[in-house]
Amino acid sequence: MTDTDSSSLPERKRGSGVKMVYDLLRDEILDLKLAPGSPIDEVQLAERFKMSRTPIREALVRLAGEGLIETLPNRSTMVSNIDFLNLHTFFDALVLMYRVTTRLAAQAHRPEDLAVIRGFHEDYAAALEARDALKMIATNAAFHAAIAEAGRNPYFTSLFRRLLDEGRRILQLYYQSYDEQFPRRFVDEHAAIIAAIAARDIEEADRLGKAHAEAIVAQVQKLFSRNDRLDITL
Amino acid sequence: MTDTDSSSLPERKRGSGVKMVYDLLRDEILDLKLAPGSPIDEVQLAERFKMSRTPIREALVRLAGEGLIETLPNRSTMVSNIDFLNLHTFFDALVLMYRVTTRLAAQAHRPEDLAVIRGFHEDYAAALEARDALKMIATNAAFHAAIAEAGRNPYFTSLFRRLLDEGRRILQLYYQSYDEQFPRRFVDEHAAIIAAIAARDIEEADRLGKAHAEAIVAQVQKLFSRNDRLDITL
DNA sequence: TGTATTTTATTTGTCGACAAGAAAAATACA
DNA sequence: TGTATTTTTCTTGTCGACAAATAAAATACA
Repeated sequence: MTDTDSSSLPERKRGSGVKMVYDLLRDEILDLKLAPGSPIDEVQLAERFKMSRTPIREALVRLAGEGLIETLPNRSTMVSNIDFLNLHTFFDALVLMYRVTTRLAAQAHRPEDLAVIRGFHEDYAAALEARDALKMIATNAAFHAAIAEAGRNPYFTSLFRRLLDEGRRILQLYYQSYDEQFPRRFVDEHAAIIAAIAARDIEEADRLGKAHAEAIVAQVQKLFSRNDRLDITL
Repeated sequence: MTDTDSSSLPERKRGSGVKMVYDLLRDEILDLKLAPGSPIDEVQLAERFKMSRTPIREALVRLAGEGLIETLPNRSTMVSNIDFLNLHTFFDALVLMYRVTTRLAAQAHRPEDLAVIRGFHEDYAAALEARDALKMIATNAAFHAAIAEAGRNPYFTSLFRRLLDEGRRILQLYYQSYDEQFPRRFVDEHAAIIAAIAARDIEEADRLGKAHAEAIVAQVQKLFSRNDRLDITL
């Protein structure tokens, strides 16, 4: 029985319950606090948040819409599994969105966007200094999401956000293996990307975004392919 | 009071209500039977489908998740407006997804995919012969969605589906202006795309997909830019 | 002991009702 | 007549309860 209620305040604003449950569950899923495949119980959540099942259910429907949980009709609902077999489709989409969003940001950004981007850049650097993997992963996603926002294409932004979310779960596995070995390199690459965007150098931004994405993908792929081999030989 | 219930059968399977409402509302929105901006009343829908508000609400939450309706907290919910001011972002995303999905289809398709694609291709040609604009638009979307499915990248497929949906509404406006002038050209282009995919000619598929997308975009943009001018001069 | 069938238990999907919030209407006041 | 305030109406958000569907447990039977 988890005791995570918000300081015994039974008063809650009318529409806020759904968002609260949604946000919290989403973070718990992306931080792997809720393991892929683990069941989600509506009544348990209802008790935990001290509300009826109706708003809980609405939050779950939303999460299902984004693919973060899966619902078997009339049966259980559980945290979505990571589809390791088709990781390449994920990487394909991720690299393309890295490129497109960085490119558009160089083209369409406004001065105030740069401030936001630089803010997350510093948060990321701070998280790296503090060796806080969880925070690194989250701020990295926020950094690239901010770049996408500056590109001002909501279709790309929403797909990219979804990919970055999924990436948070995968990166977590990655850092759990290479524990405490945080590459300083990504900070420098982020800085270079910011510079290209600020200079409105579209081609350079594209190139850097692509290189950055492929570097990350290559590292993660190296890990998983090694794991695959281990799995087979065992 | 609309009388669209399904032949006075009060018996309905347990989980089917939500999907029925979702599918029907979705089609009505995309076919512009429900105009952008028009209000959506939960109780009215509940009466119409003879069910409680709970499953109606779930369907609405899903539609809102896909951006087809918008919900103002504690107030009304309405069909999403078409954002004419930012149509270029839509076109950018559409063209890129046309390219990527056609390219991937040429690369990853299996024989059985081609049968499905050819099926929709014929449906489209038949709809053009019958001068059935609504059916043309729907089968065109289905045709390209089938190509995306053959590419087997769920991230691209889902974004492309969303774009094709939105495109159904825009194309409808397009054909309402150029009424009954259906270009035969698109059928031929579709045939060429199928041939390139079947031949696994990735670069050619990419090229054709791009050209096809840009042709459509150019035509639609011509219409809207003309309308813009009219709006200003009036 | 192993399999088929019934019973129980658990969880989801649906319902009707009620209360909160906001808009519209009605009233008061200058 | 025009503006501010109250009242009413209408829609949404939430609740507790019940029924259907499935899984698990228990029983029957060979």
